[in-house]
Amino acid sequence: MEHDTDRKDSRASDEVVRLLSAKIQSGEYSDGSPLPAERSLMEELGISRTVVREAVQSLSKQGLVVARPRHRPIVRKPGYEAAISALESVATHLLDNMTGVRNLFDTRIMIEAALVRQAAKEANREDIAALKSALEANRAAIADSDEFYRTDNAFHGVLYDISRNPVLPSIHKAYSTWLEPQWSQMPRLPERNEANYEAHRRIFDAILLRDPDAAEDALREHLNNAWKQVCRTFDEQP
Amino acid sequence: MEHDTDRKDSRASDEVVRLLSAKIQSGEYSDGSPLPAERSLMEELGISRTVVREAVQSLSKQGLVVARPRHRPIVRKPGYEAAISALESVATHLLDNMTGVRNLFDTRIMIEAALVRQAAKEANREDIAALKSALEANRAAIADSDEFYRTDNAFHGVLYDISRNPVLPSIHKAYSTWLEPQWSQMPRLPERNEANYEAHRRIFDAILLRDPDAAEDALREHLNNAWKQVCRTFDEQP
DNA sequence: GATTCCTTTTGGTATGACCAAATGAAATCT
DNA sequence: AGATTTCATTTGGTCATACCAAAAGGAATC
Repeated sequence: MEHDTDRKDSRASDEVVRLLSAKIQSGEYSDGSPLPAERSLMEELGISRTVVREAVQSLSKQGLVVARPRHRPIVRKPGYEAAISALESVATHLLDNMTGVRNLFDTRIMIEAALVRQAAKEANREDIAALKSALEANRAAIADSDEFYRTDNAFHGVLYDISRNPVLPSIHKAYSTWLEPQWSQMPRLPERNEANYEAHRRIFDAILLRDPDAAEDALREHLNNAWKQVCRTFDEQP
Repeated sequence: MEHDTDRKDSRASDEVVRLLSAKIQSGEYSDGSPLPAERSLMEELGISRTVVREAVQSLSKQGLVVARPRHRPIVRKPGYEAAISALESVATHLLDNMTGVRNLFDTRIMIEAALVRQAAKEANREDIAALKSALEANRAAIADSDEFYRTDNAFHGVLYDISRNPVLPSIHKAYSTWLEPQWSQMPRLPERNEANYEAHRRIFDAILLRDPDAAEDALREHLNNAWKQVCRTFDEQP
């Protein structure tokens, strides 16, 4: 008879990973500074370089360190952004087809719809001020498509910030990063900028009027239009 | 003068990763079957075992293969669940304190609120039927707390399924997995089950009545209550 | 003070070896 | 014959060593 699952399995690197990530969180390895040299760790921990390298690679995939090819791994405290970066490699596979992108974009619509509803119901003066400021920056950049892209993104970012949940800004960054390839191939037309700015203004107005339904509608129309533009760019039927 | 970014950086394993993931996606390495032995790949590709192992580890972290410690890596086609599993290690770090859990739980409330709104607006007969069936299973399990937990989770899962966006069920699984530790330590009382079932019923009724606002309210109250229970369990002020 | 040049350090890769667990086939038992 | 045990082989995990090219750091130079 077999003992169904042998939980004795273990990789030596796992323990090293745990040890190192503990030292990172405790601040013993301060954020931004390089990890000790592989040979040092090897000696210090009494293990082979193989295991050290394996552990470092794990940490890298977990986003706890950034490991540029021939450089020392740089420590990066675990944050929600680190979590997102851990997803990057997988996301690449899921976004190589249009339906994958669409699925991700749909979640974005859903989340931002929820965000604007929440903003319409709970935004305080500072939130409104930040939103207004972002909107005006967006307006001022209508003529400059690159700058408009930035301010557009920033405007949406404010919506995520309003939630005051640190997870959400990270998600926004992820959306920006992963959907950027689609956006960057689109033609930048001032008239499009104008339309997008108007959409942002409608969203802002609805939030100002404390009207969640109107805010959600405006947001959905805005993002659906954006999706149509993407489809047109890639010759796909909307 | 520097050439800003030297794009010459590369790890030999990266190319191997690309090659192998291509063979996986093309089906040359069929789903569920083991990857060739390291020594085979080494010879076949004319590289050292070091690089092969490094590549395999990358594939593993990307969720393209599942590599149990002393077994052959098993090919697994990339899905959204693979993406979630990539987050697991980082999530652990973020969930070791109560605020981390709360932040995650808040996103859950937000997403499920959006889901029930959507369900109230767009659910079709089959969705309603699935929801009703899940609700009845939940009701039948009020006396059995373990079974109730399962059916409770399943009921919420249906909400994610209704979106018909394959990303969301994966997110549900992630929530279930990551928040399970909190739940499992809570006392299981039939009276609590009863109350939770009633909450589910209210949500269902609101969806049936096509009333997004009522559905959202019911959902929020339900999850906020759940959170209070968690807080009480862990002696934290709500 | 900035630049160039050189030495050392360090990460990336290749080899070869050994062990314990996993695998698969042969031998054995029922 | 079919299931079980036994044993030889394969294979992943780890270690040790070596070499190279790039990075890092410091010394000599402009």
